[in-house]
Amino acid sequence: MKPNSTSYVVLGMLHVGARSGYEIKRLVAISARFFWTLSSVQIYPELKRLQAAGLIKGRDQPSGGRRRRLYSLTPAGRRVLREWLLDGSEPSVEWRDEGLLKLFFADALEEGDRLGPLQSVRERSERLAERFRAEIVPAARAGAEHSGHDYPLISARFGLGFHEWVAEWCSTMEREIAAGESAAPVG
Amino acid sequence: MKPNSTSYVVLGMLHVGARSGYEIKRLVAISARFFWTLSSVQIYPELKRLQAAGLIKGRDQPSGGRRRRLYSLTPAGRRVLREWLLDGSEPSVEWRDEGLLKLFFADALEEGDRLGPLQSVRERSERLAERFRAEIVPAARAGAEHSGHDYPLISARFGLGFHEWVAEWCSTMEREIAAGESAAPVG
DNA sequence: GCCACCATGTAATCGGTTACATGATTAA
DNA sequence: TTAATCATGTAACCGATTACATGGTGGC
Repeated sequence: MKPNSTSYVVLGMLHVGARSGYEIKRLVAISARFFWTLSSVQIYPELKRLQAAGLIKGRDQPSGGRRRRLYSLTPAGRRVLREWLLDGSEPSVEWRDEGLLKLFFADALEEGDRLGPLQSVRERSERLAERFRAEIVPAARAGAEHSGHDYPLISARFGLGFHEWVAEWCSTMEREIAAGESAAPVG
Repeated sequence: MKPNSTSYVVLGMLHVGARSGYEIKRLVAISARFFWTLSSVQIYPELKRLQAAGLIKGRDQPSGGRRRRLYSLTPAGRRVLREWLLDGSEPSVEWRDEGLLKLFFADALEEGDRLGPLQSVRERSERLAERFRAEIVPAARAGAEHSGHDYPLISARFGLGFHEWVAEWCSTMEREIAAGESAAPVG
């Protein structure tokens, strides 16, 4: 079995405290969604593959009449996770952002509309920064306190800082453009 | 024909000055790669679909014995591009970043290795910021001067600023963690 | 003569999403 | 009793990548 990124997300989330497929899905959705996504359709088969490869072990543990299967890392799984974390290979990035795409093409608009894409990128980041402040960072801080894991919180702070930076950058650029611009760009 | 994101990238790149599939591929690769990717396998069939829908028109124009097909936007294509740029719908974002994923899971490493993911995120952004400074921003500036389009340059400045911000943020965080941390996070 | 670049494609595969199915538990 | 949440899945599809094919041009 050749692990892919999905495998590592699942191993990592089990390390961070998730136990079932459902909890993995939930954790990804609330804490890693801004730099990774995963749907349940990927998670459950992946759990089976990882178990077959001996990287995790699962046991059925229904809660009430509700079926449930809890997994935990094996020593081999923990080793594979660490090796991946340390491997020197260039980490993959895929960033597909329709907002930035619209910004790139904004020249196609008439003068009065041209600031629209920039504003909508700013507004989106303002909304997201607010969500980080209100939900994601506090949740990560609570998690850090009760689990001793620092890096999910650090990632959440990264997300907050990133969106604050974007909103700020867009504001500055809106002012610069409104100020008559088209003259001297960049520094 | 129902246009998707790929359609708009193609329309937009034709607006920005690309004429052939090859030039679209090249433009995306050099100037939009940090927030969008596209391979030739997607481009050529898309050009045919857009032509069938009347949004672009193409003519064969071989250069020497080398076959080539040049496209340009029709009025309908220009209109569809503008409508998309103005539509109020939430722009899609997909950010999948193995570097940030490793940062998120860094607690799984032993103490001595734990800063690795953070450093590698910083180093990657340092390298990319350098590429923006040396190649991408200057190319965008040259393009802006000769075409009158401002927003590809603005996007490039966004990319530069973003990677500078990431590198700076990581440095700060590395210092904070090295300084004994684990105490009081965030502000 | 070889390599880099221009230029367009086919075939096979894969990773991921959408839509849907099923059924139990808990709180309003 | 209804909705939200817990919990796990199947089937169909689609967008995108990988690998490869083909062939011309221009510079070293």
